[in-house]
Amino acid sequence: MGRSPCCDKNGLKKGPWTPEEDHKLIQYIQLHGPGNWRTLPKNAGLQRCGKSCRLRWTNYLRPDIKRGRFSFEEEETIIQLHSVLGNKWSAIAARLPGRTDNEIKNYWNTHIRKRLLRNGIDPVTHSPRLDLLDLSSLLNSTQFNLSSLLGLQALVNPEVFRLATTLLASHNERSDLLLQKLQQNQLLLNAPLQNQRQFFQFQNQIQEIPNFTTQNVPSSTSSQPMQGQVEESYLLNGQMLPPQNYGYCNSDASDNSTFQSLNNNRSNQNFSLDSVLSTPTEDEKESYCSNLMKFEIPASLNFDDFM
DNA sequence: AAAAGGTTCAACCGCGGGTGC
DNA sequence: TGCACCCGCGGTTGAACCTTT
Repeated sequence: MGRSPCCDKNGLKKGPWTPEEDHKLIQYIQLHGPGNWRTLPKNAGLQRCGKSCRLRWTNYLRPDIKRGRFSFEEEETIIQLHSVLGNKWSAIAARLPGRTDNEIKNYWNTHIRKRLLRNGIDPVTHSPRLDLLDLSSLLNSTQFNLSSLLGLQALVNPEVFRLATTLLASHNERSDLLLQKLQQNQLLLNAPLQNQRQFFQFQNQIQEIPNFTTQNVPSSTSSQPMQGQVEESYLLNGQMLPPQNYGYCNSDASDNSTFQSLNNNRSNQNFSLDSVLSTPTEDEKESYCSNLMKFEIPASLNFDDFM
C-alpha cells in the first residue's frame, strides 16, 4: 500500500505563505519548539501540512538564517565542497553556517553552474570541458596545419594548446615520441579530458623525452601557470585525492606553505606555482576560479547544446 | 509603453532511510 | 518481520520579477 502525500488532505493550503501564517508558525515554535511536524500545524492553527511548515521554518523563518548575497568565501567554499561531495546540498549547507541546502542548491543552479560552464568547466566533474573540441580529428587529419589550430586557440586549455602546437610544429623524431605519448595518455585523442591529473602525468612524461621540456614550447598566452591543488594531487601520487577534488582559488593563506614546499620539490622541473600562491586580484575574485580553470568560449559557440 | 523572453528562488513533490509498534 | 509513520533529501515547478526588443 503506497503512502499518500501529506498534503493530499482536503482543506490544506498550498503555495506562498502569508505574513500571518509566518507569524503563527514562529510564535508556536518559539513557545513549544518544532516537536512533531505532523501535529504542529493543527496545534499552531495553520491550514498547512507538517511538511510545508517544516520547509518554511528550515528554509526561511529560522532565526539563524543568513540572508543576502553569497560572499566570495562562501561561493569558494561551495565550489570546493561540491567538487568533493557532489549534489549533497545538506552536507554542503552543514559547512556554511546560516545557509540552507535549498538556498545553496538554488544558488548553484542559477549562478555558479552557469559561470563554470561559461569558463569551460564541467560543473559535474569540475574538470575542463575538452569535449567542446575534438582534437583527435585535428591530430589525425592530413589537412592539418597550424593555422587551423590557431583558430581554435581560444577554445582550449592554453597548456594543452601549447603542447598540441608544439607537436605539430616540430617535424622531427621528437614529434613521433610526443605523438606516442599523446596516444598513450589518450589526452588529446579521446576528449573529454577526464581530469587534470591526466594532464600533469602526460606533461611529466613529456619531460622525460630527451631534449624536450615544456619550457621549449612557445607560450601562446601569458604563461598561465598550472593550478596549485591539481599539481598537489599529482605530486602526492599514491595518495591521490579524489579525482574531482581540484582546487579553486584558495584564499586560505595556510595552504601557501604546502604549495611552497611542493614547489621547492619540483624546482628542477621548470614549474612555478608563484601565481597560485599570490593573493587573487579583484578580477580574479570576480571570476571566482583560478586562471587555469578559465577557458574562454567564443560567444558564437552555443555551449547550451553541450549541457 | 508593452509584449516576449529569461532568470530567480520559494515551495512542492516523490523517494528513501530510520524508527517504533 | 512487516507495516506505518516521520523526517530529510535532491529534483522540479511555477509565480514573481527582471531584461530585452
